[in-house]
Amino acid sequence: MENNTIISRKEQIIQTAEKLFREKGYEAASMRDIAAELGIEAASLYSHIRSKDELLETICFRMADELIKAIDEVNDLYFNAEEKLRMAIQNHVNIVTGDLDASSVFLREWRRLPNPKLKEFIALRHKYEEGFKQILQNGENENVFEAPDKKFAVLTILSALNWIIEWYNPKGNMAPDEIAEHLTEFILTGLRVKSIVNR
Amino acid sequence: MENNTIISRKEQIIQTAEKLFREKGYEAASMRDIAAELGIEAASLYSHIRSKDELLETICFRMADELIKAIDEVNDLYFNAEEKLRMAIQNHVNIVTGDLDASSVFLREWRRLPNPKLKEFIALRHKYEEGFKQILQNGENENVFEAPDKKFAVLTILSALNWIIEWYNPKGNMAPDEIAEHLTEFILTGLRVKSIVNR
DNA sequence: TAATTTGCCTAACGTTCGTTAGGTAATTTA
DNA sequence: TAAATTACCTAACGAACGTTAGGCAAATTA
Repeated sequence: MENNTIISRKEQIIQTAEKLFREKGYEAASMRDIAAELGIEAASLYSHIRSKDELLETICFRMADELIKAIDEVNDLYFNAEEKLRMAIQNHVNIVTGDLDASSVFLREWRRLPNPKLKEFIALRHKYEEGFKQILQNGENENVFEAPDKKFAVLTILSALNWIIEWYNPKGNMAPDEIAEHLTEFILTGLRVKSIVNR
Repeated sequence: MENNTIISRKEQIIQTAEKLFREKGYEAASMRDIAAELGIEAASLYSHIRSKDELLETICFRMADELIKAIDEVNDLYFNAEEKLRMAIQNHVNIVTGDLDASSVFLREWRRLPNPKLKEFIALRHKYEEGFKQILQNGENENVFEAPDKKFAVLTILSALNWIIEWYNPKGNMAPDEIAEHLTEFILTGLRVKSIVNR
């Protein structure tokens, strides 16, 4: 069940960076650490990449692009708002659990991006949030969702989705699909007992 | 409307550290940065504190203690589970919005604590989570809450509460009380339109 | 008023950092 | 097979880091 795809040295470096940036944080993980993990000298990394910043950039923007592509697809493919939300959550959970290292860097370390890339990154995040906002608006139009403050609702939903990296264990007893389902259920109906008509 | 309390130099240093650790991150904010903010030399800081680590420790454990004290109080004072949850959320939001710098360090930078303090810190966090778990259990016993996986529910709730630091603006148009109310409502009932009996 | 403490200073320490320069084998291309 | 490229190396750079040593004037205490 191995991934036998041959990947370039540059890709190996990026993956190692993902791992170490996640474990130690961007500034605490040194180029020497990354090199050591690959069994080479730090200086040798510069045959493949331009700078440490470039590594962070690549990781953050790659994840952002993947997420945006997913939300755009959902908004294109489905009509029903509830179905859209369900799929958007499913995609997000799959992407995040599918690459915990990259996701953790994307969610925690993006702050260390130097401008102007930082601004560009924040714009992409807003674009992603906008995709969710649109789904909530659809739901309101269809009269299936109630969210007085859409921006607030989106941030709250995303917080729950993003917190996954803090507790998800690939070897644990909760599969990504299950997580997505649980989260969707929670986001749609909340804690209160359902058999009682609310209020 | 100023706070005229005289605070010690050590306290000034801690507050400056909170601000800079939040803005730049723990490793990127140097002792020289902190000193410069106070108009003194880096070496002078060591008349008041032992190390940079000590600063992080103080900030993280102070917040942890405050939160745990609050949840314990809630679990002692109130009987009704829904009321407990409401108050726990209210307290959390008040504490976090009341000191954004310290909260951000507490939530983001705790990872850089050196062992054994790191383990101690994680234990405190679990204790806090346990306080929320108890409320959900109460709610289940009272037959007002439905949460098949309590651990999961607690983490999801806390994620929403903790994400506040990412978007809250003290000068914005949402007061802490309002935020707490919105969050409580969302956590209790979710997105789905309430007038329709579920299912 | 004499003695002590406080809060800062300058100078420097040893270490680590990202990165560059220049070289050298092994591999690939012409 | 000759030329070019690739992927690494050693050595070193300047800068920044946390922290220590030792000193000195002002404030506090005895």
